[in-house]
Parts: sequence; structure tokens; C-alpha cells
Amino acid sequence: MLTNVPTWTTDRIELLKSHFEAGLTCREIAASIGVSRNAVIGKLSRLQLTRGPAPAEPRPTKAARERSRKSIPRLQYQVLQAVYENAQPLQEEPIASERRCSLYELSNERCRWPISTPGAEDFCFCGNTPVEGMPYCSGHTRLAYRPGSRQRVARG
DNA sequence: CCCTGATTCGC
DNA sequence: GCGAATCAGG
Repeated sequence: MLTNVPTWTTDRIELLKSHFEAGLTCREIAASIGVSRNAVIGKLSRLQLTRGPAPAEPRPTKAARERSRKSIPRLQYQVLQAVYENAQPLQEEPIASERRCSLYELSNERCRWPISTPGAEDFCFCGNTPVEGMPYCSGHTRLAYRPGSRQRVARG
């Protein structure tokens, strides 16, 4: 295959446009033209053909993202410090959920303890590794079965 | 995990 | 200009 044949011949661009306007997904368009999905998306992008307007705030560049990765915690830290300053030693219980996950990602290997409020934008699950035979990680297993912590929800 | 569209950046 | 890699969102 030496050809200088460009990927995007005029007729392919025709197909691209018509399929796009027909509402086909990029994967479907890609399949029918015989190129990768990314190729289709890339071309559409270059043609300024997108379905929705791009996100209001464009993503910072990869470089910028990595650069600015450091400074946010200060505010959060101050807020948290204020919150905890007057707090009682409730329990020794900040259960760390380092692998919070979405509903889609729940499995037998992820703690199913819900975090935040169902339906809320930040709703997710703990995601920690559960204890053997339990739906929850060790911390949330203890919490789940502690009398009074959740008005005996877990009773028979 | 599956998927989608969108963007970046080396080629 | 191209599109794989990556990101963001469901």
C-alpha cells in the first residue's frame, strides 16, 4: 500500500457528513467508512462539526493539568480543619475510601457502601476491598452492623 | 467494567 | 492534517 491516497477523500467526507447528520454515532460512521472511531471524531472536530457545544471551560492542556496539580488542597484543608476543630472524638472513624467508584464499577471486589445522596451529582460508592464474604470493607462492615449507627437497617 | 464524544499533541 | 492516546461523562 504505497498510495498517497488520503484517508479523507471528498466522497468519504460526504459520507461522513451525511452519516453525521443522520445521527449515527461516531463508531457507526467509522465502521461504514472503514476507519477508526478516533479518525472520525478527529475529522469531525477539524470540520467544526460537533453535536453539542464543547464544555464551557475547555480542559487545560495536559502540561497545565500536571503543573496545577499541587495547590488546591490548601482551601480544603482549612475548611476541614475548621470543621473538625470543634468536633468531638466521634469515633476514630474516618473510613478512607481511596477507590470510590460509580454504580457501573461496583463488583464483588468493591465495597458497596453508598457515599453522599443517591441521585446527587457526587453520589458514589466506597469501592474499598470488601472483607471476606461481606458487601462492605472492614470499616463499613463495622459501621453497618454497629447498633444505632443506622437505626437497625440491617436487621433480619 | 462497558460505552460515548471531545481534546491534545506527536507524527 | 491525521489519529492514537487520553480525557470527561453516563
